[in-house]
Amino acid sequence: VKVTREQAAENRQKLVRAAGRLIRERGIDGVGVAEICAQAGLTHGALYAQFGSKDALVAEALEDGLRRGEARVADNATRRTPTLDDYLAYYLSEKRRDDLGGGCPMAASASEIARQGEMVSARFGEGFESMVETIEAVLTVPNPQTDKRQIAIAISAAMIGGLAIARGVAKSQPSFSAEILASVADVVRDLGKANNRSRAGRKKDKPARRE
Amino acid sequence: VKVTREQAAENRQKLVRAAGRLIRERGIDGVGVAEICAQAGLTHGALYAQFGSKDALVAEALEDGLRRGEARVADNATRRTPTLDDYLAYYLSEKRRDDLGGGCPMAASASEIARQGEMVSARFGEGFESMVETIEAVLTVPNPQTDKRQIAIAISAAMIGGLAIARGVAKSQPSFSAEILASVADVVRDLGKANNRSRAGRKKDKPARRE
DNA sequence: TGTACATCAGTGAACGCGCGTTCACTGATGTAC
DNA sequence: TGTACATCAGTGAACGCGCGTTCACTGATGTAC
Repeated sequence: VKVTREQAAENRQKLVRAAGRLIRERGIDGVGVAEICAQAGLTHGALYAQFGSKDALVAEALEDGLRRGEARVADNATRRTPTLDDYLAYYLSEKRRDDLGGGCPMAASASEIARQGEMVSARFGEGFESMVETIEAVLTVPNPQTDKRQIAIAISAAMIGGLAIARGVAKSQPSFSAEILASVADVVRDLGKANNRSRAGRKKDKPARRE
Repeated sequence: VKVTREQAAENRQKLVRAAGRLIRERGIDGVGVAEICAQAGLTHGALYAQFGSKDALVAEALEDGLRRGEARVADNATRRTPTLDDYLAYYLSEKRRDDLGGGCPMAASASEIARQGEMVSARFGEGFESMVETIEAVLTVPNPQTDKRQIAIAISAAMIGGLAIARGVAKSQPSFSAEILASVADVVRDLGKANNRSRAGRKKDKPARRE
């Protein structure tokens, strides 16, 4: 049953979106081609006509998720230039932590990428590089000699790691999970504004810990 | 074929060790009970006699991996008190990054934990709490008012996230991977020593970037 | 514009395979006497 | 210390099921004339 070129392109996109969402929710190994295709309203044969293999679909779904994430960040701040605080409030919120299917593909799959092929690894690397550049651009460290790129890499790692860990403990220790989100955001915020004043003495926003 | 109590305990440990290694290498969903049991030199029936389910074995393997990781850290510094630098050099090294099976269970499985049951989530939470306390104990921030726990959480998140990400890009962009390890270590080292001197102006140890 | 037909996106049955788990059974261990 | 036997760790066949992928086929699309 041949379909129009537009319909074919639409079907391809449906597959990519369904794959992205399901992979973020259940992991690359945790979701099968049958379910992805069913959610896209197609049979599995369509997947092989479009992508040739599950691996290729995974790589494209990862790329699409990253691209959409960037677009979402850009949209959220059309009126003014977004700040590091904006990113932190958005990325490290409890709402976002609990929305596995809608979130950042890197936080959702970080530890699974090392076991995938080079195609997936490459898309992941491009996504991380893009995040680092975005973070680097909003750092307000005063001295131009400061290595903003290094700081942006560490901040990105802390954000991705923090979100993944907060998700991991959410089921058993919800308030510890909230403490992790708040602590990472707080320390990163400070790191992004690193200046001549001492960090010492700061004690704002400490989340309560009651487990 | 009943075996001695010691033999049974030894077999149990073999299963836990094999499960831990294989899970770190290939992911929780990426390894089956048949392979775990084969590596332990047993049949899959033995697994169910000992643990009742794969999930219970996964939780115990996670716990064992974390306990062994802590013991290893303690052993590495019998002569003197380990410093944050010791941990960073150990945790964020390329050698360690490339040893998937032997490394930290949290970095190996961070993003998979959110999809597991409460038993696994709880073990993961305890492991992270333990890491945070270990890091907090070696922070040398001078002012006692500084919230060391918050910093320790952010540092732990950056270490785990950084290692997972460095592993993810290693296959496609090896020098970017090395840059990530070095950058996280560098920024975290500085953060652990946060004092009244400005961060600005620092520019040591920047790894070359050639992709 | 109308007709003929090659293209190819998508269908659905089938492939071999490994998954996690169950279960009747085995037979050495370790206890009770 | 010697004997009888209940225990139970481990075996191996079997369970239903879903996995990723292949492949002969369909039939509307879109092109060539």
